[in-house]
Amino acid sequence: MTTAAEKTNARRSQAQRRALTIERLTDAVVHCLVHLGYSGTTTAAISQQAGLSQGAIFRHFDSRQALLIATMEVVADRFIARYRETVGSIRRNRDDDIGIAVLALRDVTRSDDQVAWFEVQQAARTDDALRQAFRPVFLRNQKENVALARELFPDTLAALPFFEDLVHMLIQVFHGQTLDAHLDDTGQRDQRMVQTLMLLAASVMPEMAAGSERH
Amino acid sequence: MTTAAEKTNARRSQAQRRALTIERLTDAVVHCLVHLGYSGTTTAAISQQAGLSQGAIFRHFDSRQALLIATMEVVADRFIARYRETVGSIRRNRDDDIGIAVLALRDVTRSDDQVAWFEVQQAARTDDALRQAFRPVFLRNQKENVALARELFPDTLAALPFFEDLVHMLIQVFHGQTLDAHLDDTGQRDQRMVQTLMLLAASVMPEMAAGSERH
DNA sequence: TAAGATAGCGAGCAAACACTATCTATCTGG
DNA sequence: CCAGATAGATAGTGTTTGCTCGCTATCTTA
Repeated sequence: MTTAAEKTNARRSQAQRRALTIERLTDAVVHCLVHLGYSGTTTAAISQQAGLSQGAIFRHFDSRQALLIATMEVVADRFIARYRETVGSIRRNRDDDIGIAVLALRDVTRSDDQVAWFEVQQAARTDDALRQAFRPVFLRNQKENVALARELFPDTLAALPFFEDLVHMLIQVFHGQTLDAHLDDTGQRDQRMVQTLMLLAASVMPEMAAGSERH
Repeated sequence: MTTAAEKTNARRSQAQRRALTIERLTDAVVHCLVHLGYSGTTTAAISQQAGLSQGAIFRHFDSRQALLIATMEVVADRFIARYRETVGSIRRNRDDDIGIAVLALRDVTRSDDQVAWFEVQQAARTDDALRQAFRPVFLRNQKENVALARELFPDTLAALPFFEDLVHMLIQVFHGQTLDAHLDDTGQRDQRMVQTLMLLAASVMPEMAAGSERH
């Protein structure tokens, strides 16, 4: 019937029931955003995916938009956790390898959470109320992205004055690549993209450091 | 009432009436995609923007999706024209200035046509029928983007083996920047972005550094 | 264990959706 | 100038939208 978690709600405290249901709903929202897109993420689709009735949604959230924003907050929280994880495993394996850092950032950008995130961000461009509610979550995430990157990338790169912009551009490229990949199936564009990026970063880093001091 | 072109349809041949109406509709679609987003681009919004009845849409197009795809084809055609124009004016003013080339590509990426284009591309990710219809238009446009860039950028850069990927990444960055700008209003990120890009390009191609550093 | 609070269901609401049927006005070809 | 074709408006169609409401089941508190 539904693919949602089959955890039963029987014999639970109210607080547990509530938390579990909200978790089911936010998970369902991410799933719908990834597989059906923003306009396909209807209350019907969400509730079906969560294995709940449509009415259940409005017991916990005032509106569909409130559920979307709440989901984005959960997603933003998960980003941090996954970031810490990624940074840890990289630091343990190799040190100061820019290639691994780039790949890690790409993988994070490709996760369901990030895809769902971009769907909402795009919708927020033309939906005033959504944009207003999404902005604080967005700005927080942006800061955390940079903070992660500072840990992830070698200090020589992270020290550059425009490092922050560089990080945002990297994420933008990966997002764009995720979008393009659905329409352009001329294989390996993906791998070439990463190679090109690494080539760029590696061969350019010292010169950029030198060049930036002049500004 | 509506902001559409006020050209009257009176005293026109059927062919002229038809062409004019279709033009009004496609223009209205672009306007709606830019200002209302994909899910806001309904038949009601389109027809109102075009100053026509909803029924008029279906006299010329089998479905809403068919109108969207037809609009994307018109938009793709306009891209070429604008490209040629841009290339011409640049070649006339200054030669081989990588900074101006980057700025030109950014401006094109920011046009209403491109914003509308990205709205459809995003929707196509999760709408199978739309994706199938959009793919050929998308691939054609991708080729033309690269072709333009080959004329726009200095030959030394265009000759690089990964130049094509570089162009796509540039466009992806500009698109991402357009999206982010709506939520992040910490000014000048935009200008810094371009400066950083030019710095990057300059170091990738040392022989051009002298030309671009003058800015 | 009784009484109130909370969770969840499912029928149903008005509005909005893409699309169609019917009608009039205009244009076209003979 | 007149019959057939086309353009566009009007008023619908059934379906889907986000959301409400009344109901039952379960949990909490005393």
